[in-house]
Amino acid sequence: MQASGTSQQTLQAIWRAVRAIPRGQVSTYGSIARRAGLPGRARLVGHALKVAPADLELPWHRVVAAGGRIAFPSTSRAFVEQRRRLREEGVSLQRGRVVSEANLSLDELLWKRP
DNA sequence: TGTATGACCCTGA
DNA sequence: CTCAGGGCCATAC
Repeated sequence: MQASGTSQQTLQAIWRAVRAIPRGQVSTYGSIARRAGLPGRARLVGHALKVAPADLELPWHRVVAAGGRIAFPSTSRAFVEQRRRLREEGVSLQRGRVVSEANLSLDELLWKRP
């Protein structure tokens, strides 16, 4: 087997960070990237989630874009599904956006721009 | 090998 | 709020 572009190690670091988001809380792509030791690589987080094996059962719905926005088009199935799952965990949303700042995970607040 | 695309982010106008 | 522009870079074609 040949290690393709993104090493499994890198992908796993991202998956680990996503798995660490507590229920009822959300984090952002950028924040996850930093937590995984990959600052500035938010895009890779999106990719890692896309290719994540389903059996990992990652809480992908807890990952939103900057500002609490859901990253999918509001008309997509994924959008609806993510919104449903978040509400089910008690996260309030409005116009595709997580409402309360308090709902952003703690590390997101701590890592706020230096 | 080069170009296009994308589950992103940030700053500035 | 929108838009443009720069950064990031793995994949797909």
